[in-house]
Amino acid sequence: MVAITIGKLASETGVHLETVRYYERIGLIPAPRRARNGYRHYRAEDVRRLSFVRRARDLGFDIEEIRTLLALAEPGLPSCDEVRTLAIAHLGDIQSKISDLQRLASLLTTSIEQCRESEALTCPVLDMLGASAIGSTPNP
Amino acid sequence: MVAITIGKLASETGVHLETVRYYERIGLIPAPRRARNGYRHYRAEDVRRLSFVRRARDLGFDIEEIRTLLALAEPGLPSCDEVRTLAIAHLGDIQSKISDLQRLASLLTTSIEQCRESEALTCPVLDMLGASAIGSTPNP
DNA sequence: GCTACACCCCGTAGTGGCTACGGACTCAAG
DNA sequence: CTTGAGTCCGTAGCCACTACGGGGTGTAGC
Repeated sequence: MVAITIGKLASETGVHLETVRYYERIGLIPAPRRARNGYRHYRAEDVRRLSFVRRARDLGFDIEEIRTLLALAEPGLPSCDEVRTLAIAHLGDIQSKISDLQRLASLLTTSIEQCRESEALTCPVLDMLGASAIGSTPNP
Repeated sequence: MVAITIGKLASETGVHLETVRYYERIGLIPAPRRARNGYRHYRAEDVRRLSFVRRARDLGFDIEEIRTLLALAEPGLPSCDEVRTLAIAHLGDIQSKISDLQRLASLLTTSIEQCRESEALTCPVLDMLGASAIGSTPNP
């Protein structure tokens, strides 16, 4: 059985070394065996689990959601429905974030374009933010 | 000159009361005058400034960016170019966030649809996350 | 054996942008 | 005079890390 150290695990999974210890501390990944010198020793299974965590984080799942996913991923569970439900909820979050950001982007785009076109006294971007009066009546 | 208390300011701008005090602490908004009883007293100018901050936060500008925007919004400055530059950079951030999220959404959508279609042994969502082997070799 | 250097150990503190808590006051209405 | 709402302040908590400091360990070259 080949065992690797935390640094190797970190570089293989792309998870920051200190983040690995953090995940262990919060119980997201199990505490591994230790060598005689106290070093953590990980195995292939740990690499797989941490890669799973990392991909889920990349997809924007938060730690608690990942805890649930990991539990549902235990073998022999009829979990697909639950996983699907979680994924759909998460997808909803993502989609509303997307439309929020799209509204922001178009607002900003409009203001920036007005900037290019107009030689007005006030800046259209600041105008959108309601800045026209900022500083006009300084605090006494 | 009409003066309002912090609670009124908070409800008028939609900024949480404790957040107003936080903004004062970090110097994003100026410390207002105090009444004899120690209560903060705000004026129309403060409402405008805080509304500006709030709109900028809603647009996703971070505190340091807002500090810059506020400085650029001081009257009499030839600031439009700088504001535009900042806004364009911020727009770039937003757009890359949008495309990140869109990639995630389509990944998730694909997996979820496979879930609906297939009666496979493994869950497509978990498969995408590489979970097929999770728990298969439990730690000793 | 000695030195240099990378790697690992641990606990703790800092990040951003708030939000909550607790105990003390002030104020207006009934 | 009591009640309830509003305000004061400092501090601690939130999330998901990331960094720091001071030590121990492993390995390679000389």
